[in-house]
Parts: sequence; C-alpha cells; structure tokens
Amino acid sequence: MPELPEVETTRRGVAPWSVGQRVLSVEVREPRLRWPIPADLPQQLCGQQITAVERRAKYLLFRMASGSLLVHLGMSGSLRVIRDDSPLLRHDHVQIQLSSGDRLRYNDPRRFGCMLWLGSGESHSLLEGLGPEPLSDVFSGELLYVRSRGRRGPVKPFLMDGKVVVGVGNIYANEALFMAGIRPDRPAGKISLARYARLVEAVKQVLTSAINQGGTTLRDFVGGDGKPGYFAQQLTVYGRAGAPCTGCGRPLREVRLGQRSTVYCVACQR
DNA sequence: CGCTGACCCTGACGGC
DNA sequence: TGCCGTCAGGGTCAGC
Repeated sequence: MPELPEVETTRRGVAPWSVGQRVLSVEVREPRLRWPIPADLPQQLCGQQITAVERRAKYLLFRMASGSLLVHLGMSGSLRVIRDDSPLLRHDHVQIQLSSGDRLRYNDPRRFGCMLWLGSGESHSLLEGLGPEPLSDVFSGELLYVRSRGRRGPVKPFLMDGKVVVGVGNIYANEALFMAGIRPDRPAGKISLARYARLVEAVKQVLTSAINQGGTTLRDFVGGDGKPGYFAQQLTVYGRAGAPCTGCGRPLREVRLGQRSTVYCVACQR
C-alpha cells in the first residue's frame, strides 16, 4: 500500500493530533511484525511527550525526549488517529493512548511493517546507508548518472534501490519512467546524463503531485485522518496493462522486472 | 560489488 | 459454493 506519498500523507494526517501529546499507555495486541515489537517498547514510550513526527524514506519517526518510535507500514500497513469510540478491527496490532484522549492505531494485515524503539543518539541499521530523499536537491540527474555507470541491470530496479534514492516504489517508478520516456528494462549504465535529468524531474513531479492529492488509494489505503487518496485516478501506466497508452493509444505492455509488475509503452518509452 | 530469486504474511480475485 | 493458484503498494537476506 504505502509508497512515499502515502507515508507522507500519513505523517501529515497524524502529526497535528500527536505533537505535544503525552503517551499514556501502549497496547501491543500482536507483536509479530517484520521484526517483533520489542517487549519494552510500551515502557519506553509511556509518559513521554511527542515533540515531532518526521519521515525518513518510508519510515515514520515519532520524536521524544529519550528517543524515537520508528514505524514502517510495509505493504499493507496504516496508522490512524482515532478520535471517537470506533471499535478495534482485525489486524489492529498496536494502540497508543494519548493524553488528549485520542488514540493512534496501527493496522497491518500482512505484518510486513515494523515498530521499533530508537534511543537518543543511537543509530539504526535500517536507517544507515539509505540514499537521499527524492524531493531533496541532492537527488539529481548527476547522482543517478554517476551511480549507474557500470551497472548492467535494468533502470527500474536501480531507481527503486533504496541505497541509490529512497522512496520510489513500484507505482511511481512505473509512472516516472513513462513520464520521462525511458524503457524500464534499459540497462541503467547506458542511460545518458540528460535522460537521467529528465527522469529525476519526473520522479519529483509525480511524487509531489501524489502527495498533494493525499496519495494513491488502491484497495483500502487511508491517510492518518482516515481519508482516501485521489492520485489513483491519474495513474497513466500502473495497473493499466493492455489499456491504450495515454500518449499514442497503443496497448501498454506488462513485464516483470525484479519480481515487480512493470507496465510501459513500447512506442513512447525508449 | 551487482544482480537474482526466495522469503516474510494475509487477503482478494479469477478459473474451474 | 468451494478449492487452488496467482498476485499485491515493502524490504532483507543468501548465494552466485
């Protein structure tokens, strides 16, 4: 479910109700996520005030005086603010009671996400070695060009490699490559600097646009405020295999690259 | 180091 | 109606 725009949408939805609040209690109903939720997580959080909610790559970081709560939504996770008495649902694995009376609920059917504690000053292996944020100035055509030299693998998995740049998942990699007119299976090391500059602009544009529309809702994504995202209506290639290309009308082709479905136009993308 | 495929897990969907 | 295979927005890890 969540790519960077969905995680950022969640952050924006959750932050106003979280920042300044104190954690009263933490109920872990199912600790078996990607990595088990540490048994001492509740005691680390309890009594602490949330000072900020930040995002690095697709990780959410709830900042507190003695450390940070690190949350990843995996493929199917969501984090919502509960402001009424709505009942707990299937796969609501963690509930955090805030001093305002509101609650944060973490739901994740597939349990590919994680929820970990990061002490102040500690680094975490999950956050080390990550590439730059895609919406920062560090992410440039030059960066992709330099990092790709000598690489024979296709450009799409390269673009989705978190050590190169973070936050470009399968939906937006497909969309950005279409926007930039680049075939997803072209060897990364053979693409020119000028074309990489186009690709970077496309990534920034598609991510920014998706964030502004509250992310992409497929199946049941909801942001922190419980509202769906509206970017799905603008997807040009993802999920449209066989349908006509919005540029030339020819049917879009689907292949698998790095075990991910890849959709592109054989005419518009070279 | 770069690349590939297996794997973690539940649920939805299509074919029979 | 039920059963079975396939696929899904994430990422790590082992092996070559």
